[in-house]
This record gives sequence, structure tokens and C-alpha cells, in this order.
Amino acid sequence: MKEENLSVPPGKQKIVRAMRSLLEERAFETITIAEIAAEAGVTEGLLYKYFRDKRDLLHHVLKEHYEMFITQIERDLQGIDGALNKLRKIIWASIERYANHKVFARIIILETRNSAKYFETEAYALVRQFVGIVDGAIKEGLAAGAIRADLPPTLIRNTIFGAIEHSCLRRVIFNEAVSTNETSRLIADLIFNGIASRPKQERGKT
Amino acid sequence: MKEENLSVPPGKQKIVRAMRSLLEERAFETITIAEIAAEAGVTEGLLYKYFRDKRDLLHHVLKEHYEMFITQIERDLQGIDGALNKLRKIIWASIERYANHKVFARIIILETRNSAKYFETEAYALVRQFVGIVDGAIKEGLAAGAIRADLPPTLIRNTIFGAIEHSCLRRVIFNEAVSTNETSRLIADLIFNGIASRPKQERGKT
DNA sequence: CATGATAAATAAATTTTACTCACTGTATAT
DNA sequence: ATATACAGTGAGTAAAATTTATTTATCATG
Repeated sequence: MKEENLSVPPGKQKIVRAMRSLLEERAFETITIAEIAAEAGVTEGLLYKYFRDKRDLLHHVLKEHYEMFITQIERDLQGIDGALNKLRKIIWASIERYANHKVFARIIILETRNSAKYFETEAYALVRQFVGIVDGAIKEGLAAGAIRADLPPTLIRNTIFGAIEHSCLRRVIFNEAVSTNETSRLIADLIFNGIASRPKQERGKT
Repeated sequence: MKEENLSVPPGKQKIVRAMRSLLEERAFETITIAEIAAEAGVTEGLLYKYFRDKRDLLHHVLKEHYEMFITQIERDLQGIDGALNKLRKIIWASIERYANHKVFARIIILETRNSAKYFETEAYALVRQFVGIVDGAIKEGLAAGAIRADLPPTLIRNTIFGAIEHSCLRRVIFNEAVSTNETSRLIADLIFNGIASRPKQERGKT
């Protein structure tokens, strides 16, 4: 099923799998090197053969997740027409990832941004790439007149990401379920149309 | 200036002040007990007289900040009429806090939610209280018809907080400035009216 | 105003954790 | 055969967090 097998030593794979497995249940901070090694069935020293430190391993796990995420989302956006429809799909795909991959959600939402090193990792470079895709959709919407021109694109992006992440917070922390379809539909609706009441005929579908 | 002086031992005060000061510059994880003690001019052991552990100290710092924040916001909301106007003020006051109190912003946005213990602290109880205030304003808006009734209040709240926190992320991480007035105006505008273009006469001020 | 009780603070010991390093086995290519 | 490169080990170290025993200061009361 996985293709990353080639030339990746079994010990390294076991370590990464162990880390993923432990992050499923607990916070990064509470996971010790000794535990990771034990779970992987490997000695502690080996971890430092493949990773600079514990955080580097965390970043590696995130990177692997993010590669799959980006691959998926690029495919997801194929054939979708219209900036708002693209944004809708981006929202849906993001929530779908968080809903079905707790470890991914935990790392992104809770465990990375408090470390300065994160911003120099390959994982963060992938995040920037994704941000570029989103910003592209927003700019397209501005150019086409589908999006109001009096709001900064960065603010729009922040609101989208903020809404998504906050909506998945309890999923990560308290293991609550998230309905991908319903949540993404509602977030798109809110961000596209706002929360203020207005005459019904004015709240269009685009 | 401060009134919390009474019966609070000087050592404890010094420890809390030291922690606040260190959090101004660096991430929680990188701050050691030895540093805190040195900065406070106190021995390491004393910290454990007043706090269960390093995180407990962090939660205490947050609690003190949050008490001030809640006091302030309750005052800020006095005399404001209309749910959307209240929400606007809540957005403004939140950003104002983050913009002017980096330590507060750092703790809330980056350093708490990754620890299970946080959700049993007094600080978190205060957060719940604040959430109650916000939810009250949203419900008021629903009852009065100022807010669309087809969006879950929790989603509205998540979007507001998400937008605020993401807009302050770079302020915390990269020390960038945040314009309170402009940012809060834009966030309120986006959330109240949405990002989709629509005929101008329909985008009301309420 | 001495004194016992209580709280504040210390100093050093202990434990836990992350991380290092010198080494062993093994497979492969020369 | 043997050198080389790589996967993996395991014992060790240093630094960090936390505990404990002890001393110092505070202060109300007989």
C-alpha cells in the first residue's frame, strides 16, 4: 500500500510509526524518547541516527502527512471552476483531513507553532505551498469579482483557516467527532455570506 | 498599582514576574526552572512550594491575565446596545489584548491547549466564562433577528475566535505589529457580511 | 519580650529525560 | 578476502525537573 518502503531502513520506519501511534493518544510533550523506542522495538540511540531530536521526528511525521495532503488537494481541485467553489473544496478537504487524521490535526493545530525551529522545516515549506494555493484561489475570486475587493486576502485566509482549526479543536483535544460535510458547508456559508440577517433573495448560492 | 500584594509572599511574586518576563521573549518549552529561579533571584525549590510544576506556573500567569481581561471586557460591554455591536466590541477587546499583551497571546494561542491538565485549571474556567459572554451575545442576536438563525452559535463563535487568533499568530510568533482598530474592523466586517460580492445597497452597517 | 508555631526560603539530593558515543554485526562491492 | 558503508546497539553523560530535609524569618500570644 505504501511506496516509501524503498531504501528506508526498517528501524526508521518503526520509529516513525511508533511516534504516529503515540501521538494518536497523547500530547507531544508527554511522550518520551524511551517510550518511542520501546514502542518501536528499537534502542533509543537509533532515533538520533535518523533525527536530530524529538521535535525533528515530529516534524518528519508532519511532513509525511502534509505530502499526502497536498497531493490529495491538488487532485481535489482539478476541474473545479470558480474561486468560491475552489475555496469551498479547500475547506472541505482540510476538515476531511483533520476529521480522519487525528495525528495530523494534533500536530498542525497544537504542537508545532510553539517552536521556532518549525518554521525552518520542510513541513513548514509544504504549509507555505498550501497557503499559496489558497491565496491563488482568493486572488482569482478578487479578479473575477466573486469576492469583495475591500478585504485583505490575508484576512480572508486567516478567517478560513481559523474557523476550520477552531471547529476541529475539540475533535483533537476531546476526541469528539466532526462531520466533514456539515461543518465545511456551514463554514463556507458563513464566510461567503456572513452572519448578519438580510433579505432572503440576496443570499445567493455562489 | 497592583493590589494582589496583600499576603502574597515576595518569592512567589518574583517567580511569577520572572516567568512573565521570560515568556515575553521565548517559548514555554525552552524556559527552564533554573532560568526562572535565576531571573527571580530565588532558589529552584521555592517554585515547587507555590506551584505543582512548570505548567502550573504557566497556568497561574494565564489566570492572572485572564482575570484582568474579563474585568475589562465586562466593563467594555456596558452600555453597548445590539448583539452585533457587542460582538464587534468583543472582537476589538480580544485583539487589543493580544496586541498589547504578548505573553497573554502566546499562552492562549500557543502554549496551553496541548496539555490535558489545562482543561482542569482555574484559567480555563475563566475562558469558559468568557465564552459564555460571547455565546450570550450571539444568542441575543439570534433572538433579535440580527443574526441569521440557520448557523449554529458554536460555529459563529469558532469563526470569530479562529479569525482573531490566526490574525494574531504572526504577532506572537514573529513579533509583528497588529493594528487593533483596523484588524477588528475588518474581521467584524467579514464575519457580519461575508466575503462574497453582492449589490452594495444590501451590505448594511448593522 | 521571650517563645513556640507557622510560613518562607534554602541547599543539596534524587529522579527523570534527552541526547552522545564508541562499538558490533552485516551485507555488498572491489 | 577484505575494505567500506550502513543499520543498529547499549551503556553512559549532562542537564533538566522534582523532592526532601533543613534553616531562616515572621509574628501572635502567655
